[in-house]
Amino acid sequence: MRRQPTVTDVAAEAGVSRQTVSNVLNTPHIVRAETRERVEQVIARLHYRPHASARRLRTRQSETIGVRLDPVTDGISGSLLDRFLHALVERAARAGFRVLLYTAADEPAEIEQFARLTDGADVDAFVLTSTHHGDTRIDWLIEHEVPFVTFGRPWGVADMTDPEHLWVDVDGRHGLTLATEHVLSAGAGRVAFLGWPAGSGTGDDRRAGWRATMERRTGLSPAELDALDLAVEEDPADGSVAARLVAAIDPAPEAIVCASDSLALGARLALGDRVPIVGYDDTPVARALGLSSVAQQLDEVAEGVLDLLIGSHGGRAGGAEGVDDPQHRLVKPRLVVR
Amino acid sequence: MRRQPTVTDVAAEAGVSRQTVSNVLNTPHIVRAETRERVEQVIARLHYRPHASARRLRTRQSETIGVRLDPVTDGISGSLLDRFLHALVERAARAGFRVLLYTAADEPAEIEQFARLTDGADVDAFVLTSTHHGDTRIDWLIEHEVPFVTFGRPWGVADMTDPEHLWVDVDGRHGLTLATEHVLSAGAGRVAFLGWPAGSGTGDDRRAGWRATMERRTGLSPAELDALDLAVEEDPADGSVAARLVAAIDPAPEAIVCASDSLALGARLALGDRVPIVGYDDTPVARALGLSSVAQQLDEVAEGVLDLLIGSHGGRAGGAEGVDDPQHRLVKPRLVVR
DNA sequence: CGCACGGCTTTGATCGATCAAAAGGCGGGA
DNA sequence: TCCCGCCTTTTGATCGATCAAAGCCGTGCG
Repeated sequence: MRRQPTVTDVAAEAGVSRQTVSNVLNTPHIVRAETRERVEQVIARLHYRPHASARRLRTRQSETIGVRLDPVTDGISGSLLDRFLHALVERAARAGFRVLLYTAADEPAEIEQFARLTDGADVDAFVLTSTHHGDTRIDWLIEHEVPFVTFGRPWGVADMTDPEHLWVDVDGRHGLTLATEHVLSAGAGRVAFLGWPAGSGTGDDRRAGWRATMERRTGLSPAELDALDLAVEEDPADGSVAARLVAAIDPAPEAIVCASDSLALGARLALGDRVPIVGYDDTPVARALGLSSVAQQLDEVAEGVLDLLIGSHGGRAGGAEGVDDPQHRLVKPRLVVR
Repeated sequence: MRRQPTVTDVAAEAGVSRQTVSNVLNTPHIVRAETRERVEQVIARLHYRPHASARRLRTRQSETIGVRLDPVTDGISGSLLDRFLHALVERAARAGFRVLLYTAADEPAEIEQFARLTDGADVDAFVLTSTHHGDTRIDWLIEHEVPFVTFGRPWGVADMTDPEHLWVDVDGRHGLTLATEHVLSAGAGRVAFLGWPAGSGTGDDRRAGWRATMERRTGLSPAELDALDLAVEEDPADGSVAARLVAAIDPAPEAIVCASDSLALGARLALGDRVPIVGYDDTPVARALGLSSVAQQLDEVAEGVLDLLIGSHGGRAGGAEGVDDPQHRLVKPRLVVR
């Protein structure tokens, strides 16, 4: 493996100084056009590429984003993070950023990772994927002034609009509105909801989408809606049990919308295709079973995450123009009909 | 954010030189015990952590492994890579290695990434996950002396034992032997195989496991085995079609073993639980449907990959002792019975 | 008594880039 | 003519660590 050329080699070859080569790469506008072209040609000819570690040592920036890879969940939505990651890596690369993975068993361990990765200048920002109420990781990051963006809203009241906490999320409420509207338009009058127990921000948000749509479109009473609203744990087996309960309701609901594809799978296995079922997440399973499902637009989420991160951190742009709230993004999902 | 302490700070505080601090971290055995302890205490007290970029600049090693994140496949096995990645990141962390992701649309683009990542000393080894016959990436890596390990055997004849090409793979043949033995012991006499068209190394390997077991245990004629051997594309819909063909065979097979969970899912949807079906990969779908499936031991694969990589690259250990073939590892999968 | 040796520690240079500040060249105004 | 200021380029120092080689000190041996 031959020695890589350095700025000094390029400078000598082009008859300029090291700094000029550096300027051509980093601040081309201050270099005279003629000089710049000459240097660029030499760079191309020698296949020069700056040594990332040397640059990082000097600039104290790594242009690398840390993402935690969760232990694989047993749920069928396991590949969601995978899809998000892919989109993120791709977009990050376009902006000149790299993505570094890490794992951690629990929050203290993850905070230890934050410390390790930032001290060593391995990473200069983090993307957190599963946030929850009273997340200590967020406090640590804010306190240590480490840039970060979360995929997922903080569900605490005050946190939601905290300008120090940048977040991107998918509008689950809108997703269930779409799902519910869809089955209603297809002729269903009584649509049941299969979701998780109250208390999770995400679950409640999705439930609210179904409920508001039903109120608006059908005028069913609160008591009637309560009867159509089932809450079980995130598991296909529980979904099956709940689906059989739904089918036993009199008069029987004509469709079921679910908070996840796991639940939809359970419902589908219990009821077959007698009742239209809509899932959430558009996982490969939904695709394989031919179930309609609400698809999160992970590309857009990844784009939003990077906008916020680079805006806040690189000081460039400061978030896209024309956006009301430059610290937060709510992405609208779409319904995949099958 | 307060300035991080450096070796110089630690050295001054402990009353030793920079180099001694460095030695305590990198070659502790050459430092006198008393001195070492004193330095270690100062390190702990100041929360000193070496600056990774500075070290990399000097040592020309990044202790970082590059892994390509594939565009998400529509198959249900999508989360396989995810699981492997998780295991890899975890094991790598234990050995002091980081995992950096990248994407690439095609082989030339990936080779371009190799060049970029190695020139900048971002990465000093790669793990390739989907290799194929005549893979140009491998040639490039060997030619440029960049360490790498593939998850997946090279199926070319000469390549397989090439000492420059380190690989780890799962013994698919053994996996199908287990699956076939299992249904045979459970009483089935005629077991059909649902696999992919001949020509893919992986697919043929799995088929061979089924066929050899059937020959040994049932003594069916080659022609009879041919009749039980179906090849279709990797898609649940195709699996369903094939499963119906299987059911129409006279006399009807009493069980089906598949080359993937996708095919098993298709078979299950077509046939219900009348016929025992065994899948491959132990994906969440198999779990949700209650299908038995062959589970690749991704932890062991990740461990093998790191052994080979660190052995070859760091010069430490050079592969575990007592292993016949220090350049290659074949991991035995296990059957998850449901 | 002197010197070689081994164990441990220190010194000075270096990795490849960027920062901060100085220097050179040129045109315009006093 | 001289000086100022602007535009462009160069110079020297620096980021934080490790490498290579030298230095120190007590032992052992001729």
